[in-house]
Amino acid sequence: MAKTANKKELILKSAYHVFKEKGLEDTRVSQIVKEAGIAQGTFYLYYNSKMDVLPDLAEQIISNYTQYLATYGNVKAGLEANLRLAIDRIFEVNQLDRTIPSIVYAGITRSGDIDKWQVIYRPLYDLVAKYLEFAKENGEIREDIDAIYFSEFVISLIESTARGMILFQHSSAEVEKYKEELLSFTLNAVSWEPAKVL
Amino acid sequence: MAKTANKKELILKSAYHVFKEKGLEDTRVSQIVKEAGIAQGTFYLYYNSKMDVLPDLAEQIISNYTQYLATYGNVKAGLEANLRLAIDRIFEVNQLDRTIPSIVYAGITRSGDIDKWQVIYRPLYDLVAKYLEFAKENGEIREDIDAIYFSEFVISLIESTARGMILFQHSSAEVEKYKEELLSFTLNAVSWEPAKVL
Amino acid sequence: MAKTANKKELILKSAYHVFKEKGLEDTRVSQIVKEAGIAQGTFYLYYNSKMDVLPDLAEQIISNYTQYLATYGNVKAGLEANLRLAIDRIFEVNQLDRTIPSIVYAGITRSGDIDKWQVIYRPLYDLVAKYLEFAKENGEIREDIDAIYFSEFVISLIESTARGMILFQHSSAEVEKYKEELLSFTLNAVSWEPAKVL
Amino acid sequence: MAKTANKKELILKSAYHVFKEKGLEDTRVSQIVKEAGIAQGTFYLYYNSKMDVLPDLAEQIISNYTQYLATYGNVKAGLEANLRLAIDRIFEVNQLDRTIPSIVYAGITRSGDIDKWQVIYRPLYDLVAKYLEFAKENGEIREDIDAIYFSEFVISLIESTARGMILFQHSSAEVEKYKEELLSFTLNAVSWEPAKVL
DNA sequence: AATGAATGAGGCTTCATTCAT
DNA sequence: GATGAATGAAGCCTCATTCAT
Repeated sequence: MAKTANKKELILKSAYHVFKEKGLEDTRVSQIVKEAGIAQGTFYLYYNSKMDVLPDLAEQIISNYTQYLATYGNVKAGLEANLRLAIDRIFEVNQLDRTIPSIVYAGITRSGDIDKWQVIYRPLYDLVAKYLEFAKENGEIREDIDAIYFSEFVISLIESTARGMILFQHSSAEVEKYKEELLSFTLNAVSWEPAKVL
Repeated sequence: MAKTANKKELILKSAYHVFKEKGLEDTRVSQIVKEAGIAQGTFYLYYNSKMDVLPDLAEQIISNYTQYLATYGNVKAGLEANLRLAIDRIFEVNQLDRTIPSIVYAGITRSGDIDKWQVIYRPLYDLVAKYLEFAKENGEIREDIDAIYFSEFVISLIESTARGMILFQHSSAEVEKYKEELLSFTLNAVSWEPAKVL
Repeated sequence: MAKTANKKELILKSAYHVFKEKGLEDTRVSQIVKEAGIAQGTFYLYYNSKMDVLPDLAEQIISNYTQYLATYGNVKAGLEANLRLAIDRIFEVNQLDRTIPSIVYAGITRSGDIDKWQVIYRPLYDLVAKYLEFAKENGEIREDIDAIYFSEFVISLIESTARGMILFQHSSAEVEKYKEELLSFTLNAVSWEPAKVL
Repeated sequence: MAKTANKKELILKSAYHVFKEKGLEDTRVSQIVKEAGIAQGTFYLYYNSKMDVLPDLAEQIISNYTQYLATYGNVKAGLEANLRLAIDRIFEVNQLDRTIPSIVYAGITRSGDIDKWQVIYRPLYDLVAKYLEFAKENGEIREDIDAIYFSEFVISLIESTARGMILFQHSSAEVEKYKEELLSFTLNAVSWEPAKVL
């Protein structure tokens, strides 16, 4: 049992590394097993194809966001602070590994079990929703917003914008500008009155 | 020349159909040429690979949005009306063909020429920016927003939310609810004060 | 010992079932052990390969013929009666399981020990030879036939004809007709004068 | 077209050679194409697997029997002479290539199109039936035999006996003895009175 | 004796790509 | 430009077999 978990762990770690190195298409199962130090056949005990690994990888990435925010965020610090944290983290992770958008995107698309994705994103959505709810109670933002929907919008927007930074190869300065504007856009979407960012 | 254009057109039409049918990964050049009624070799006179077709396909999809809005939208009708139009259209197209997000996404990702994508999305961004600018002048929305950035955010958000509708298989009623909340979120991001939607 | 015999019995039963289900080529050791409810490695304690099971299976099939004839046949009932019994039985068994010819054929072909097959078929040949000898003594058939050879011919002919019934998918009525003609052919091969069948 | 036929011909010739050399199981597609001097992929333009070649090979073998008998046989020479010819030929061919029974057997078994086999064997059956009919008219054999059925029995019996010679590894002398007894058995099955063979 | 996770050789098969017509 | 039979590199994936427990 312990050994089994170990093998799967090895595959995931290696697969992530190779995907990052080679990209989704140019990754070979043979490379994954080589780096994992296991036999070719062993791979197929756990996954049916290289693409089959993506959902598990995406799960790690998304839950990592949640864990990060749960660790370094603080609901009492106010919405803006926590949004900054989320934006910084998601942008940072995406900058460090350009294949992350593809992994997450393809991972979601391929997962046969739709509910699985709800489960994966749920904690992250819920965390952001909690920020929103607290801010509502606190009078920081409007009371009439629906935290359930808005939390999804916020995450989606951060992720797609971060992805765009890579696709369109923006410079560091531009990236910072985007982050500010993104924060501004998001805060204003929920504020009582025009939010002053910066 | 006329014949050449015809062949390329046949390839695009067929490729789109096969991608829709089989998905990106399981589409074969042999299937594309078979449906197009042309020879295997002919394909390579126009494209280097099946993935090479994606940028052209994505261009059609995105510019179709622009054309639609240019045709049925009206800057003077106000931001809300035009946003509704954009949301409805993008949601509708995505509902009709579930592979559209993948085509656009993969198209962007694989395009060697990043600038090309700027070119493709530029008209759409500019159109939305124009709506924003007009609304600013009109006093409908705040004057301090940056239309350049916000137009990207708006399009990104609509596209990613529309994609989520498919991935997470929401019901028709849920989809409508999402559209309303999305409109609310977006309008509030730019409004002087809490926007009353619905 | 009892347990060992039990395992081997499980393998044989399961192998027969899977062969019947999947055919010789598409049968996997993994399927056999799965149905037998034993471990993968256990299989190799008794057989070296899936094909190695065939001789044992074929032995069961052929000796089953012998046992059946020994049980329900009666040398004193005359050659014709016993031939009818043999034909009916072999046809019946082949109709019930279409893979029997292949199991027996492949079993013979692959068996490293040729003599083993002589041993397997010997009792059946001898039984038929006994019928022939008795019929000779009885004056039912010619005295100059060689029971050793003719018994082989009779069995071969019944088996190959029964197999043909499956391969060429004859109807029930046709099968009955073949059985009559086969009996006629065989009886005439040994009779003093034209045998009247039916 | 001519080239296509040529490739298929090359595959058949090479496949036959490799099957003869290595046996059915140990034959590799890679060996077939190597000997045929064609590319690996070319094989799959004509057949889906090595086993897929068997029906075509079996067809050649069976029709070769027919052609041989049509060429060297003579209906007027009497049944016995022609039966000797058939027995000699079939035994000879089987002795020269021990995989022939397997090729024919597996070929029949695998052919999806049952009618195809009727077509393949039909000319051979018809030829033997013609011998029988002529012998009937000639008074050489009984009038009441059904040539349609008996011709099948005769061919089946010769083939299965010839196959047994290989399987049970009989000596040359034994083979000759079998041939005589087989002729005797067959002739008696159709004669007016006990046939004197030898 | 029994287990079953792990192995890894190597044949299978695809399918983008070519090029003579 | 158009064709499509032929190519063959190379990655997939199976599955018999092992062996530490």
